[in-house]
Amino acid sequence: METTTPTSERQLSTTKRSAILSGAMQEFLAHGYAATTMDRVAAAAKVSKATVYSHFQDKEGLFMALVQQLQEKKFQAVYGSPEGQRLQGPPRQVLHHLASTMLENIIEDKPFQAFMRLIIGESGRFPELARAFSHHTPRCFLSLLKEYLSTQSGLKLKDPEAIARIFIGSLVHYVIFQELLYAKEVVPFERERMITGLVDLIVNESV
Amino acid sequence: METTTPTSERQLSTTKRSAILSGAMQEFLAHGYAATTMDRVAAAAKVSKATVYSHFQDKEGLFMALVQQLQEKKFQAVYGSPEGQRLQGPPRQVLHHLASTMLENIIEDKPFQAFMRLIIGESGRFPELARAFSHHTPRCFLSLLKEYLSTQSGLKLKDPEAIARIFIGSLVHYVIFQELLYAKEVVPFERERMITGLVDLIVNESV
DNA sequence: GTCTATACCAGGATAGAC
DNA sequence: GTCTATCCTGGTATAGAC
Repeated sequence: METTTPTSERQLSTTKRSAILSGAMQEFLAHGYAATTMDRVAAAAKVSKATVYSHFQDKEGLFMALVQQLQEKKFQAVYGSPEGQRLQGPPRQVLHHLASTMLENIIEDKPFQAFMRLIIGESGRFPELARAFSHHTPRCFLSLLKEYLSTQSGLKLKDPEAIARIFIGSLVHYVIFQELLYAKEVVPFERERMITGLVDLIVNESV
Repeated sequence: METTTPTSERQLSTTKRSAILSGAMQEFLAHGYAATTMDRVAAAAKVSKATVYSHFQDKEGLFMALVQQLQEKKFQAVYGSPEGQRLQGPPRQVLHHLASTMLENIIEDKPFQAFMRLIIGESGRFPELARAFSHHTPRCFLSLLKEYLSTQSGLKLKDPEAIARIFIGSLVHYVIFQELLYAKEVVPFERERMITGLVDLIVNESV
């Protein structure tokens, strides 16, 4: 029975589906969940509203599908990157480079910032999405760094995982405040100074 | 001309106004900006909708007034607290106590967490509110800590302000992830371990 | 599966009596 | 200043033709 379905139909269908998801991304990232209308999603996807509802159960289902897709994309983007393998080298360089890359990556990526706004803003109403986010997204960075720090016995770190969390946390907080909350316009703090301070604190050679 | 206004009228007016703000707080913190309806605000304040509109120009105006009020309240709550004065004593105790107090304060205060969700979530659509938040809220903690660290020459800190930002940032990030994004349910990390790791990192006596 | 057209409801904001 | 009643717009979701 399924053999009667021509390939063209299936392709058309998945094409529309991804068009809808693309339009949904645009709208949800720009206006948030509640302020996004299915009309505008349909318009952005150049599809009729009914088509949207034939692919997704309702607004909530579309939203969840979109967020899941964004998470997967970001996840594999990070995993596939040159950073995704393993860290090696002297601590000062490795940490400095990691911090620079992380900040650069996130600060340059405005859609991802909008995504962070969305996830945090809707975390009260969509706890499952928040849980999925906090489960996947920072995980790889964290374990990568934790593993590296554990091998650097020269640093004499009592609790490498705690240090890894402080490292990532400081940087993510820096992005949230300086970028998402516009602190860079009102209480500026140079990026390089933050990175250097952080690296110096961990690689404490007392030089 | 204003002398003809009896005190009772004025009092009634300000009473209603604060009732409206209280209802608005309940609704906006629970549902976010877009999903909050003026009907429910009026109902929560036990006032008619028209009364709400007689005190505030529109939904946006009410929202801004509410956020301003919340900021002022939190600001003076922190300033009036016993911590608000000055830090003194040995670094290990002072830092540990400060971190404990900060975390306890925020983690216990669910409305404030909802407020953080709201500010971050709406920062794209209400940049002025985000700017005001990042200008006021973490300011006192930051300068307090920065000043303290500057006096502790025994710690040999190259850049006390950077360290202060790392300190606050790690803790705020801890709250955002563990609490707001429910990481505590999926990737738990004990509060005390975080604090100890942070203090040990800064007070590096190599013991 | 996809479109057009529409049912149905709710939200923001206001008019007018008191 | 405050209420009741209402206007109008725009939202989600679906019915029915193709």
